[in-house]
Amino acid sequence: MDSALLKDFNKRGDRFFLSHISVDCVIFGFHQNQLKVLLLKWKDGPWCLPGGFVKHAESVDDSAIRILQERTGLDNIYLQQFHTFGDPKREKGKKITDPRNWISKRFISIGYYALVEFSKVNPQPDILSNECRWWNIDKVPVLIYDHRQIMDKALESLRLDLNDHPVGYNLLPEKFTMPELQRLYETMLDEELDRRNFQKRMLAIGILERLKERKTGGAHKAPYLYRFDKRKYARALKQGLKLSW
Amino acid sequence: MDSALLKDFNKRGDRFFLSHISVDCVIFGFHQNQLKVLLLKWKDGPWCLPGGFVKHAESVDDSAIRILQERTGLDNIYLQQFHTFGDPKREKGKKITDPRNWISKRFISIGYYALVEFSKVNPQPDILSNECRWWNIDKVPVLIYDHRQIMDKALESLRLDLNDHPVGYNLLPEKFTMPELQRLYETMLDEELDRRNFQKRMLAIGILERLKERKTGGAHKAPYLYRFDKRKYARALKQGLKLSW
DNA sequence: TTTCAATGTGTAAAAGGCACACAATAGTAT
DNA sequence: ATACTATTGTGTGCCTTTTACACATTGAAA
Repeated sequence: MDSALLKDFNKRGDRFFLSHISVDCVIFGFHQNQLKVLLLKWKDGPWCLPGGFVKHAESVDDSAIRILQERTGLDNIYLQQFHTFGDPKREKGKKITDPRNWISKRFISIGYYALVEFSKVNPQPDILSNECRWWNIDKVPVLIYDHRQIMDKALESLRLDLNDHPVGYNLLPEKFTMPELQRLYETMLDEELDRRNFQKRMLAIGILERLKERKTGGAHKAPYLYRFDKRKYARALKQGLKLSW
Repeated sequence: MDSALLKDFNKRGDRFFLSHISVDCVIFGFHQNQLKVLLLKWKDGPWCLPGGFVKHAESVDDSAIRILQERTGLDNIYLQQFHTFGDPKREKGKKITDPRNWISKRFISIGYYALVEFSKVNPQPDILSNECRWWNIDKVPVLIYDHRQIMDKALESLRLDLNDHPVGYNLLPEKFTMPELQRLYETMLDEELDRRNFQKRMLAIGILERLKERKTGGAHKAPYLYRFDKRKYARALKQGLKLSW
């Protein structure tokens, strides 16, 4: 990227974006029985969450949608605002060349988490980064500023949301097996669940449809494939769920 | 208040406060078996939520604490950030004298709700208001901008928080009766509860202490007084509660 | 003193959560 | 081919929690 352009952005970003406000996204995916987050690596070093700023006439929600689109190529994503981080010391270690610059000012960050289907994502670095990739949730590297706390809070919020939202719908491919769904919940909750009780509970919600196909290729008995019944799913969400994990 | 000072504040508030960012507080109280919110009336008209701005070196949480202190006279309040409102059209109808003024710019509002003990509050209007008083939750007047949505969202969040937090502690006086506690929950949940099952459930949590006194003056059988056992309360919170209303 | 309306306490049925057992089966090793 | 192994599919009973409901008690008012 053009260095002069970047300098101008740092100095006069307020021509396009609101001052003091940023948006950070914690993007969750699920692959090979592992919960993942999408991270960026800045050209000069540390890893961080995908983030961005709010355009003058844009809603904050739309900013998050735009940021997500730019990093993953995906539209129509499950997105939840979960917390706003407003500590004046949150950007500890921030490199400031000129305090008058737009980018050098204090930023308050509005946190969103997203649930995406792993295989559909095409990770794209932004102009400040040279790398964008998935990390296992239990092996994330050291993150810049307070991004680690933001991620932890996102995970905590996700766990709470599990009580009212059958979240798997957004993280799994169209067809999936019951053991896969179970691993997902086990990873999100960080807790082992009983196979048989889990199945009963999920089916009792009444939003899963069992297909006649089975998943082949595994070393053992072939499990059935399931998919979410969109209509029943929408109806269930409307009525509100009580799952309480 | 001095009119010149106000004009300066409107124009150059950025000398003290961050641009584009405000904090709004939904302050809940409970009195005479009714859930209440504290509202302000602007000198030129509409009712609104108590709010304010974030000082340059101040955390957003501290801003909320300060605003609360100024309106209620109370320190050490139960306070929860619940959502950030970032629609560019949220301040619909905003009166703008000069678009270059600090106050005329778009504001994103960070919402907090507070639970306070009604009788301890001494409502104080701010410089823009001439009235500050409690309103019944089911009789709030028309509010400015999106403040009605902010209030509704606060109530929704409060209801969700009821699942992990024995919230009555913050809204009731030191000593209270079981029927009072029940009315509080019924109002917050907007749902009737069985008197006997409610009592069993509350006592089962193990954070209430029954006193030997009874509340007199009522027209019928005198109910026992209870109070929260601070130690057990703190311990219970630490371990996490699962109440699921 | 009687009446009324609200409080204090208990009990049984229903539902939901939890622990666990056994049969079926796709691939693997022999 | 055959036996083996790890995993899936399904069911059963116990225990805890939730829910529904009944009856005795009591302070004030009539």
